[in-house]
Amino acid sequence: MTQTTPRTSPQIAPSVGFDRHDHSHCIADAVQAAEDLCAAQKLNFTPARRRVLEILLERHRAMGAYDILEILAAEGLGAQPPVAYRALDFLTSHGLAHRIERMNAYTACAHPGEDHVPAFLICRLCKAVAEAETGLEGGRLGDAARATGFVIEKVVVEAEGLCPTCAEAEA
Amino acid sequence: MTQTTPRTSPQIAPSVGFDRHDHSHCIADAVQAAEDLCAAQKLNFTPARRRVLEILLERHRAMGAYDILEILAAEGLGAQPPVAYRALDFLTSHGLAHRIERMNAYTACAHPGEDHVPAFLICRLCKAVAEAETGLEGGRLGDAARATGFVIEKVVVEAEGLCPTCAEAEA
DNA sequence: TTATGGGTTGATATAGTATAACAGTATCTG
DNA sequence: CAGATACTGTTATACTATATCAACCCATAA
Repeated sequence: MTQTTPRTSPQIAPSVGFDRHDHSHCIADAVQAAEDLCAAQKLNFTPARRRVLEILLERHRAMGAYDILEILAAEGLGAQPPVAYRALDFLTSHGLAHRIERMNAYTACAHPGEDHVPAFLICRLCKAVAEAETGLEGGRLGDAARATGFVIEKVVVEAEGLCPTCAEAEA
Repeated sequence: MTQTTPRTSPQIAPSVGFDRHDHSHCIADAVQAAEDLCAAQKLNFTPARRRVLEILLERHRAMGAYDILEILAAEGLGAQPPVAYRALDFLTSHGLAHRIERMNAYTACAHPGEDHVPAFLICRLCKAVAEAETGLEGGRLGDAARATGFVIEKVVVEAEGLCPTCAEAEA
């Protein structure tokens, strides 16, 4: 069985930030930043981990673990699910990538090393994803938690809607 | 094969609101509210849909689709995944239940018919879930979206942490 | 040097979550 | 009655994720 199913993208997603920019060296920058971060924290930035981060940066969109795995397999870096999941676990647990819960997908972090509360804007048509900031949800969520005695450790914020391009096309 | 796997709950989850209350008639109230809402909108509140809502209300916790299915099957209401997923689709799309993305789980809505932006407080130990309010994320997320031209249609907010009970036990 | 241990990788198997597709049934309505 | 619509029953399959165990690498200490 040759697996020809189209696993992703009804339409092709544009860039993550909804803006065009010179993408060529922002990959290199991000990889360098990851490298520095790993060196500083004595983390093992192995080829598989590095390559997965590169893939996320290159595609610059949210990708499923199996999309990534397909690429890794084509490059001879491993063909079994754990290969992808292990690398993604590493990247997400060290703040180099994020998991988008709504999509079961992963994306490179736009602000590695900054210890932030990311919020994602997800286009329901083209699946493009932008990473924004929420400022720690200090507001009503924090109040609600405090009122009940709940201790917040991590917050996920994901908004679904239409990116500028698709919103225009829709109109 | 008799399927004895324990699919859920390392520990048993207490109530959703992290507070004790007379739960006996809040189920009846909620079902009645759902009934009214469906009548008003000419929706078909079928036995399966009603029963799934009741199950969510009775257990008063986030449940996986297969947990629900197990109960439906035991009651002779259907044993195939679509049975549960169809009912859950109906309930979630009409605001009677919510999906908790982080957990691949579902929970009855605490404020049906109010068109709100729910925020969930999820205990990572006992898996209890409380539904709070965010007030539409008017803040930084809205700003970010407006700045980029993104049109928000739906927002998911999920916080993971420790509920009062588990936080205390932890200390 | 060898032993030990921690962390990583390779590989197989399986678990858990969700949907496609199609046939059947009920109900409404023209 | 015919046709449309919506729901249910059922089979099959797709997609997402993890458990497990063996092998390997390499740093460090006996």
